[in-house]
Amino acid sequence: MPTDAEQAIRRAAIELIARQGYDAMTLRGLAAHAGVNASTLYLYYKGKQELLASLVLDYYDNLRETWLATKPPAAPAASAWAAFVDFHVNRHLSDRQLGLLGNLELRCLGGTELDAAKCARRYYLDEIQALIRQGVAEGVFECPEPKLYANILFNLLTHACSWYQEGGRLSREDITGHYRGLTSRMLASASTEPAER
Amino acid sequence: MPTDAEQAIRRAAIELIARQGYDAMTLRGLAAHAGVNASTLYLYYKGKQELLASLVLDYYDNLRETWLATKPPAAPAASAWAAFVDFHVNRHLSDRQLGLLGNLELRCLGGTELDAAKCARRYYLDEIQALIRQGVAEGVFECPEPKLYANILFNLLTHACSWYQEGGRLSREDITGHYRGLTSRMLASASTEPAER
Amino acid sequence: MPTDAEQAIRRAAIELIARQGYDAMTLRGLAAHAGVNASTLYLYYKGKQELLASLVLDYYDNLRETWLATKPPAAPAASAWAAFVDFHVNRHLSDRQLGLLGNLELRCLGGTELDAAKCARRYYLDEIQALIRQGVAEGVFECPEPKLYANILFNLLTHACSWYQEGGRLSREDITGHYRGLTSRMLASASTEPAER
Amino acid sequence: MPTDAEQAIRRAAIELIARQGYDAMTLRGLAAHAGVNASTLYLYYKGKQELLASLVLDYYDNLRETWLATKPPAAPAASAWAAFVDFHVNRHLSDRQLGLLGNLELRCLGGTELDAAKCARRYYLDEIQALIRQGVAEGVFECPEPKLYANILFNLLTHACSWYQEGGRLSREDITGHYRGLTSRMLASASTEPAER
DNA sequence: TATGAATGAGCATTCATTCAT
DNA sequence: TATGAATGAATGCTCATTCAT
Repeated sequence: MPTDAEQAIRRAAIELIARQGYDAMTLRGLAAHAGVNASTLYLYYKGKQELLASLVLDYYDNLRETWLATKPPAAPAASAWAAFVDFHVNRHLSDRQLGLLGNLELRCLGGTELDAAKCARRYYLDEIQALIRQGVAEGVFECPEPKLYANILFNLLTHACSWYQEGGRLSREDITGHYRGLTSRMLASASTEPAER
Repeated sequence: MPTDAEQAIRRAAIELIARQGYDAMTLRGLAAHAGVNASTLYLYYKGKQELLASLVLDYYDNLRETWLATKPPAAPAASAWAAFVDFHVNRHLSDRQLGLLGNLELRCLGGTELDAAKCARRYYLDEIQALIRQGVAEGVFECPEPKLYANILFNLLTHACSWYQEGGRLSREDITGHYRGLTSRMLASASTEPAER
Repeated sequence: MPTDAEQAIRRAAIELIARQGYDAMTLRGLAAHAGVNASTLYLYYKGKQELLASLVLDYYDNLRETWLATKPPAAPAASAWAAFVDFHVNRHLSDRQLGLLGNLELRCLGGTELDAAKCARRYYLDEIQALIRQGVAEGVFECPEPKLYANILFNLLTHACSWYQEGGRLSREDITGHYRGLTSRMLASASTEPAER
Repeated sequence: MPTDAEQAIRRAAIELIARQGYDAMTLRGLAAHAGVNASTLYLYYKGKQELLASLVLDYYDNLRETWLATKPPAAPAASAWAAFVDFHVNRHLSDRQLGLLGNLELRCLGGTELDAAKCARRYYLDEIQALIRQGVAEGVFECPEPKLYANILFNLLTHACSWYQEGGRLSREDITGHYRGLTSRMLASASTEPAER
């Protein structure tokens, strides 16, 4: 159960990093935004890098854990996929900043922390891959390169973070709907009935 | 016709920015990599920002110009699209670093330079949109949100920069083939004959 | 009678200051070494400076008091001097760290605390001077500048702290013997029988 | 041939380090004292440590080189020793600050730089040892532990840095005279004619 | 066209110290 | 008596930028 100060720091960090990028964020700026003194940051993190590492790791770990808890237990591939798209897109529409941070700032990590983050990312991508393989096994998906497609689809579905604006013309249901259709068509096997539009 | 020094600076900048990000690149490091003195950079650019702005702008401008010169003059939408995917993906596989720079470092720009870059980017996206609209007009594509889809497709096709490794298992033809299939299925109207796999 | 905590703090401080110097010692490091919380230090000392002042003062005060208690009551100068050398050297071989602290860190003090420490030091040097003057009065020492020589001899005899290593080739008796001979020859009047070697 | 700025930096550093100690000297303070900007220091030294290392090394290297150039070529031990005392003491009276720095701040070095400094120091001590051994060989000195005595004598003769004040009661000739007598008596063999007073 | 010396502003980080508990 | 959270001031150091040559 993190303290108030730590929560404030994490939220402020996510916001500032998403807005300006990790390198451009200064710890003084972060502290000011979080309403604490700059040296207070060091009570919670060993340094700037560790803060980023912690945020990135949390992003991927929570993503996977929440999906595992959300995923329908024994659904056919097509509806499992639809559930996944809904989950992933909604989550990223709800916290665009964290999505941007988790995907754009990976390269700012190094050493062990980078390895850990890449590992957590891979675990999540493996879940996507599993959905694809399930669909192939069921004959409803066609996919010659499941690992590559998992990567591509993750990128595609995460992209919403980059352009979505709350209160825009499209509702969140509209958007998840588009992504559901888009990706289902991309995966659908030739013999399948055309997916919903 | 840029001088040798300027060419060296631009190539070195693209490489370093793609590798570490604009903020993490130091001008001293850039100068060393380019084999010139740090002060020499100021003979060609007013500052670090202007250098980035110039590179980003070049990226989008050249992309558009080259596409306009490449695009088949009066092709049906489906084959025009295939030509576009081949063009865009191949170009980005040939210079992944520039692709990364042009897409990830936009946020480091500000003011007029950001506007100019966004404008150049928009012009290119408009070309994509035009291809989509042509397909819709011809009845071979189905697309409720051409502007949004242009953005999504651009992101999808540019993503190759992030994972492609020269000499990997997949040839460049394999890769463009996958992207052609993927995006064609995304766009294909329900009544269309299934696209190639 | 100082508490356990205070004793632990003082011993840890002597060790760390001797090893790294007063300026390089951090209060956090000291607290960790003493097994207490950093804030606890402030229960015993007003600040870092006061801790040092207290240690330095103790060093000189104890030195003088112990010497006064040790010094043979009515001995001829030559044997009084030998007793002093034995006392001073042995004491510094027994606690090299305190000797280093008391002599090297004087300059880190300031104001009243510096004055007090210099005063305590002077009192001890006066004892040395008294021994020299006694020898001169007895005709066994020759010394044109007793105050200066007292200073020089103090430095000479304290120097053992800098190089002595427990368990080395020379025993503590060897070392005090060398210093006894050394200094006796330095002080001996020309007419005196050659001192022991 | 060092630039003006570098000379100013070195002199200012010697003064400040001698006065306050290496750890207590701030680079901002040093820069101000040298009349340059703080970042200018980094044009000449990689960091604070390297500056100290350079000064300490210079101290020992110059000491040895100058002594080798000064030392009378084929003198009997007694007069060679007198020449050495004159050289060493005079040099340290001329630049007390450098002497303090070179002897008190060794412990602030670490790693390779510490090793190099200790090595340079040893070379100088070896010269002292050689003088002692020469005297022993000639029968005019008596010294059971030449290496230890070299160390003790170095410390004794360097100590002048700590107390000498220009314009004091004692002239520099007085002082070197005292040290010459003191150390000669320390070394003189029992059979030798009493040294000058 | 090119550079080396110099700098001012700013960075991440550390530290002695305080205070409510 | 003892502590953990918090801070303000300062530190070593880096960087984009300037300018005389």
